[in-house]
Amino acid sequence: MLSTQMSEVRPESQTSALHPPSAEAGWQRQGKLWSNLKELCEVLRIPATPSVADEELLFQHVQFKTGQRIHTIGQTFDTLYIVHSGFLKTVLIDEFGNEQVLSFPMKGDLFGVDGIHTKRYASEAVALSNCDLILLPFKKFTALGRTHVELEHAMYSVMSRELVREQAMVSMLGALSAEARVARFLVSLAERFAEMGYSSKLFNLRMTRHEIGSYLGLTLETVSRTLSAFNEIGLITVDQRSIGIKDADALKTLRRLPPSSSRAKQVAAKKARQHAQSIASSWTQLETA
Amino acid sequence: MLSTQMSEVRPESQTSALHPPSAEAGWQRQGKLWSNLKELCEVLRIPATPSVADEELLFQHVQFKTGQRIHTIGQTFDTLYIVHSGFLKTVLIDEFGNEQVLSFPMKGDLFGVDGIHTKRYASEAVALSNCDLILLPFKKFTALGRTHVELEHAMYSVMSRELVREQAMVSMLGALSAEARVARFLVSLAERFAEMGYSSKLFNLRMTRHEIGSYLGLTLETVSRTLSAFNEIGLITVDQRSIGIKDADALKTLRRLPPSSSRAKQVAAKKARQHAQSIASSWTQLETA
DNA sequence: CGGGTCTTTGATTAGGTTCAATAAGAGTGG
DNA sequence: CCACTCTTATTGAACCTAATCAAAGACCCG
Repeated sequence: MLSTQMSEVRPESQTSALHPPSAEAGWQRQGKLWSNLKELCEVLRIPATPSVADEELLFQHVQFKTGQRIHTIGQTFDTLYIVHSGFLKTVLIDEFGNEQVLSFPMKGDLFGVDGIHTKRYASEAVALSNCDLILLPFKKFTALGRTHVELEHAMYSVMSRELVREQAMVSMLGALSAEARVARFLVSLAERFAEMGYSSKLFNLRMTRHEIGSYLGLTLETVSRTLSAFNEIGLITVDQRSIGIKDADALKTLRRLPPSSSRAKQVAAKKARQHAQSIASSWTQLETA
Repeated sequence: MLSTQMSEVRPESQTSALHPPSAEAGWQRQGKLWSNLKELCEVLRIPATPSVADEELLFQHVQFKTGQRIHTIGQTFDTLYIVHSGFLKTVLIDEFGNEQVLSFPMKGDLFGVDGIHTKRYASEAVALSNCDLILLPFKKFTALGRTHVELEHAMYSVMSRELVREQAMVSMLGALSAEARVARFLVSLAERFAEMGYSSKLFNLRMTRHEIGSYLGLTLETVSRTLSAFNEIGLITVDQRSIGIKDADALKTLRRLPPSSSRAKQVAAKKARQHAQSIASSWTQLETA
């Protein structure tokens, strides 16, 4: 059985590269320190035009360990972050300390954008696994748009992408049932894993049920129950944080839990009610008899 | 009583306030046709630096009448819109035609940003009243950042602002009760009206209960009931679309409906239940007697 | 091992949805 | 100007989904 905390073959999780996928072993110690513009474009999935072959322009990396905070709410903003590897969460903290998860940035994602407007970060970012981030000072970011005009559009595009993502989120929270939210969450995770070259059929969640629930506007119990229900009807397999996707199509289109497990519950509930009624009615019948 | 459709003293709604429709006809013709950069900055609430006193650079206006669509989902993106006057909604349409309201742009708001990423609008914008919009072709937008470097930051800032707003929305949908959502919606509307120079204490909603509900992730019935409840306990006055704010502070901090009306409901419900039970128990008593 | 965190599952309840009926406007056309 | 229709708003009642409260099991780390 895989370890729960950071399974799969994550580069940072081993020193000797015994395991297949990426040979980026010994991450912690020999983490990449600088990227050039071409690499930056690559990780952001931006088409790199010829002129970006600018070997002079370098971007610093920085490593964070699981649990470390990258930035806090209210902290002075001056740099954007791009995830090179690892998993994070961004959260809002309400007046009385409750976390509201906003996103789970992973490879290729940009975060920190919410700091531009007020010059202070509006959210907090925390590493859910060991992470390798590329620092992109905002000054450098804007300068980039000016000096490499083909990139300017890309800058705006990346920000627009974030906005569209938030819109989709709002739409989901506003309109979908708990089951549909969890289903879509799994699907989108699977897609992200696929993009990153991992299996989209079998992966480990990096976040707790509580964090998922917060992200989806649900309680951790509802998340847990929903996963169990999906498991029962064969859409997925669940074992703690290890998730196996069995029927991606069904998950994609699911709006409310079809039959089966939910039906069973309903039936059970109905039976219970009928049972109670039958007792009552037996009385009334006795009474009226 | 105020007219429902576009109350308050809206500049465009009067040439001669005789006939509502023909007055609009007047409005159409005398709408402002061009703004310079300084005016643009003003409406966007961006500090206008000296160098923007560029009288050559002009931005076209365009008028839309109530109900008209500004852009559709999938339509090729090439221009951003800034609201000079009027009220709109932006919506997402799901696989089976249900609208999900994303925002209610009004004076000073920028929309269309979601089109940058894919080169197609991700949402649809509809005029809820007669509107005067400033067209901001995306090319011009980016050029602006290059030629007026002090403005570049403003460009990013405005986009960041949109993102922060969406985040707040997600947070609200994920964490707050129906009452709290409606309360905050009213407060934020009031603040917007104040910014625009209207009364923040008495205003008319430009959107239907259905649209509000969609925006807040609630049904129209819940919105209506909640407004009625706020009215009952004296937080607001409601008459159709006319809203009077009586206790803004209470609305701001409200998390769940305190006592009073909700208590009354609970009591009523409890009574009903007890009534039913008393019938049942009378039977059982008869039975057991 | 033992304490702490995370997860699962059950029982109950509350908040919101759904269904339904009524009322109030706004717009249309005779 | 009034009847007619269509949309929007209000309100009630029943139902249902997801939250809450609670308890036990799994796993993790020192």
